[in-house]
Amino acid sequence: MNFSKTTEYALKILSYMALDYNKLYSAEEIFKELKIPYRYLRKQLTILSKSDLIKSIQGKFGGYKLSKKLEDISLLDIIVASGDKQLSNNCFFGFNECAFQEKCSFHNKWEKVRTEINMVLSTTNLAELKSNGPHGHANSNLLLTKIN
Amino acid sequence: MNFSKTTEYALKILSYMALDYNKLYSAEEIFKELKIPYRYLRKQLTILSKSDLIKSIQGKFGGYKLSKKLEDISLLDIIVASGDKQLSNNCFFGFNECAFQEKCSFHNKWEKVRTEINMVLSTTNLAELKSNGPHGHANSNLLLTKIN
DNA sequence: TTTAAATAATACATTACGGTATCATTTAAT
DNA sequence: ATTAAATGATACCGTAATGTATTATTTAAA
Repeated sequence: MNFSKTTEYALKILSYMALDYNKLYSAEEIFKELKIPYRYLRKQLTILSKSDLIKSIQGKFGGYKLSKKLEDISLLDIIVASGDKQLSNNCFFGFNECAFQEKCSFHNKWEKVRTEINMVLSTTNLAELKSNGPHGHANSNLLLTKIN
Repeated sequence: MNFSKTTEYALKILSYMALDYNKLYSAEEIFKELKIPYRYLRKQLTILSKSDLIKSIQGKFGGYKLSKKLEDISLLDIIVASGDKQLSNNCFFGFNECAFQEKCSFHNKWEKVRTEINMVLSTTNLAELKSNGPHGHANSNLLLTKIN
């Protein structure tokens, strides 16, 4: 019951890039901030820049920047872009196919939970993530503080 | 966002065994029902029978049976017995450590979802799973029908 | 006591994921 | 043109999860 490392990384990367919408972030900077293994990060950034969430700019002084407004990037978007495909199943526990011929009684109950998860993920966007300070206090300061 | 294969199998196995509390199920029968790869199933059954959820009886006409009442086996019990450890994390997305120094604003929001998942899993037991028919109609007939 | 039918233990094989290494390409500044 | 600093492509490696194979052990029945 968890996201994959790769999805985790994607969420962290995009959350970090949300700090400054217009900024061009280099892999180097993101690495220093988030401590994601550098080469893996590079690979992930390349993959992510093939989605419509971020774009890469090559060459000297290149980097990555968000390609949509913060309000238009939901957490679900990020999860999908990262390659986690496990949110759209329809069996009770998220199984690819229900273990049983007839949908079991728990199916509906669990489906409700899954629906709620999807709801939270699809309605929470980077703007919201950024606009509220730590512990839910609105507009305090940036939630994503430097680690380094 | 999913359970591991192993956890999935455990849930299926126990759900199936809930059909008849007293019955001794052979690995062969479970295999025919659930189509879990036979040798992997065998291994898993051995592991599960070291938990307090099911017990094995060796020798000819041996097999596996539940060792607790249906009401006393929650889905969370099964998940834990199967080895999935990913339910007790405390960061916003279930990360082992929060990506950021200060807990982010989403932390609380997501924590609520996680709490609910845990709630559903820990309060739903095999008896409940069995007592309600397909699609939520109580006491229709068994939800777990033969595939074979 | 031998046999048959079941589980137990253990080792091995395969696959997917996370991570690393190398070289190629792009682009701005000189 | 050359160089420097960035990303892109690709191949490889390590480990854990999944799956398979083999042999040992247990137990009831004949």
